[in-house]
Amino acid sequence: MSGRTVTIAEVARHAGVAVSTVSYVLSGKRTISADTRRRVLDSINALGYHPHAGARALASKRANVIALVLPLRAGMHVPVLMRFASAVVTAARGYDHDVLLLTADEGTDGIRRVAASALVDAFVLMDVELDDRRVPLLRDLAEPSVLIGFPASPAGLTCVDLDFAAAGERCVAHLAERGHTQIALLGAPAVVYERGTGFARRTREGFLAALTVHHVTGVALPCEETFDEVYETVRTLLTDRPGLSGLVVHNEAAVGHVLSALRQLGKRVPHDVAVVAICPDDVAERASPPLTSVLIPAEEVGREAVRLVMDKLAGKPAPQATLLPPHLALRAST
Amino acid sequence: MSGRTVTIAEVARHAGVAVSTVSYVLSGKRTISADTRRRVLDSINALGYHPHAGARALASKRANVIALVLPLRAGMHVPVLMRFASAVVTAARGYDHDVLLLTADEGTDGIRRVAASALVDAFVLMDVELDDRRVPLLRDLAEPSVLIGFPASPAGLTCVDLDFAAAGERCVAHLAERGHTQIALLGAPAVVYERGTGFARRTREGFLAALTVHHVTGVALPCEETFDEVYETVRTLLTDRPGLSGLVVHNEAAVGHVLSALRQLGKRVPHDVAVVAICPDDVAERASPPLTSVLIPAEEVGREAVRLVMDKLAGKPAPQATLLPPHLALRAST
DNA sequence: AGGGGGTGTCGAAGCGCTTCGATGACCGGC
DNA sequence: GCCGGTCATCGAAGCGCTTCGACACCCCCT
Repeated sequence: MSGRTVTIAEVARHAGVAVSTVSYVLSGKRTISADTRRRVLDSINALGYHPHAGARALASKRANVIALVLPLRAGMHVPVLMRFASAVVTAARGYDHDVLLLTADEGTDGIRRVAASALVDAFVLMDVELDDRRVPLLRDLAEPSVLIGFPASPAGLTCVDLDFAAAGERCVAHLAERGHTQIALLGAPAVVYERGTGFARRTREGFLAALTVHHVTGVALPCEETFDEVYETVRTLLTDRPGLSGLVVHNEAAVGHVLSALRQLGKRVPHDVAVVAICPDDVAERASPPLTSVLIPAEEVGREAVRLVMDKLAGKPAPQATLLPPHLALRAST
Repeated sequence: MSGRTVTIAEVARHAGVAVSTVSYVLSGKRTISADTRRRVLDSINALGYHPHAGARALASKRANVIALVLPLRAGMHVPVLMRFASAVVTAARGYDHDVLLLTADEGTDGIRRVAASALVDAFVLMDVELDDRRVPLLRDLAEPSVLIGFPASPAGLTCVDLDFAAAGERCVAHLAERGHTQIALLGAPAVVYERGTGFARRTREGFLAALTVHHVTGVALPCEETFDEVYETVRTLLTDRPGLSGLVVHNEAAVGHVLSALRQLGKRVPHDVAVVAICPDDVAERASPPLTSVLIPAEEVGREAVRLVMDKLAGKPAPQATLLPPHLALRAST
């Protein structure tokens, strides 16, 4: 265990073949007789051989590593990030790749650095802003990349995300079906809209566009994340619009506060006010009552991003936009 | 930009020196005249040279990459994880290292694999359990490692963590100072204690041990994470112990529910019940009222873990245990 | 004038792997 | 029985870097 590192030459000697033969057994790039392959694989197991990643990268010009660039900026919802990251790592392992973690605060330099030093073969970036400084760089980098989220001009890029516009629309449709005619969207904090974060805006647009289609009236408001502010927003909303009976909440951190506020204002869910959330499943399930929700399919998005980046590495063309359809999970709140 | 990769040989030619001279300029392992150094650095900038990571790893037997092994198991403290991860990446960059992300579900195999393939030089593991299967492996791996959290037998390892026992003690002391004589600890879900997760138990032990020291009575209860269960726990607690006026909450996901429950039971914070939380700062600040809390110093722990692992890589001895002292932040809830 | 000890630089030998061209061995067809 | 064609394997040339020993050169001491 943990003795000095075993090299391909030792495997070759042990199996009585040439070094190149071992290499071809491993890569499958040339035909090898069943008998030789067997012997080589046995030797590999017997010696506990693992190819040296650096040597392999040097000779093959492939590091078998992809970079995952995380935002790590306040305001982005953290548990979701974690699930993305986890999904990306798991998916990458399925393609025999590892994941190098970069934080966005190294900015374009970090990306340039790891690309130039051949540390990674490709990039997956999360939480791209509408006007992101890294986008031009990615566009003319030799290494392929996939973005989770959409910048303002996605031409020449590959982007994946939940279809937030459809999610907003889906929530409206659901409330309309249930007979609600006055509804509201409580979204991200104002600062998030100002920053131009795509998903917040797109949900709002989907929500607003759906109102006329489904013949309901409604407003979209930003929503801060402290209880007092949420309470005030909800109270004002209910006072100003006595007929309001449906709420869409697209703010994970505020979901709990919204429910507390309603409880405190004497409104029963779903009897007086129906609530549908756009948030991860566990948050919706843990709420009381459990919330009907459009889940953010973190695992699915991560997996899809890796699939796309691997396609690009293999030289296959990749679509510019991949929007994953929303799924509405019915629970007790509507 | 993004043209073919520049090699050290091109830099050497451009600067009119030998390849080895460029290498020594970069590593500083031999003295180079100020004049030559200047010319070489100029050439490096002019050509935009970045050393090839694989080649460097192959020749120097150092990948300049450390592995970060994240739990990514449901039920864990997710936002804190993210901050750890971020801190580890940032700290590692300060030592000119990058971070490879591994998930715990690859288990010992993943660790063995990246170690044997020389992809990484060292390991930082998070959320180690009391009886962790990876501990024996780490113990006789040639690559150094640092654990965040403590296993049952940390002999021969290097561990860092917040001093949770002291944190529990600190909360009791604070409530005692404020004149409370009957208090309770609401901790992690029961399953976390059963799994033997160290930090949950250590907090409880610190809490219980401090009770007699500070002449207060108290109980420690596990605490689930749905609103209804939290509500029920809090209600029962207040009914059974009418004199109870102080609460310590060591469960990030339940903090919001506890406050909602108190509000609903007509208890004012801090007037009727004082609450102190052990949780990340942002959670405590966002609560309403903002909570007096012992923060979980994710950044500090991450930074310390990297410092220790770098020391070990440099051959310096590292202490077996590093416990970071808790800091209590006073806010409106006590 | 000659020797000794620093400095600063160079050349070459690997590090462990992939890949390309070459080489045998073996087959069937005439 | 010889030829062309597969099939399986080998040997050697790199990939881009670090590191070690060698070697000028200069300066100071005798």
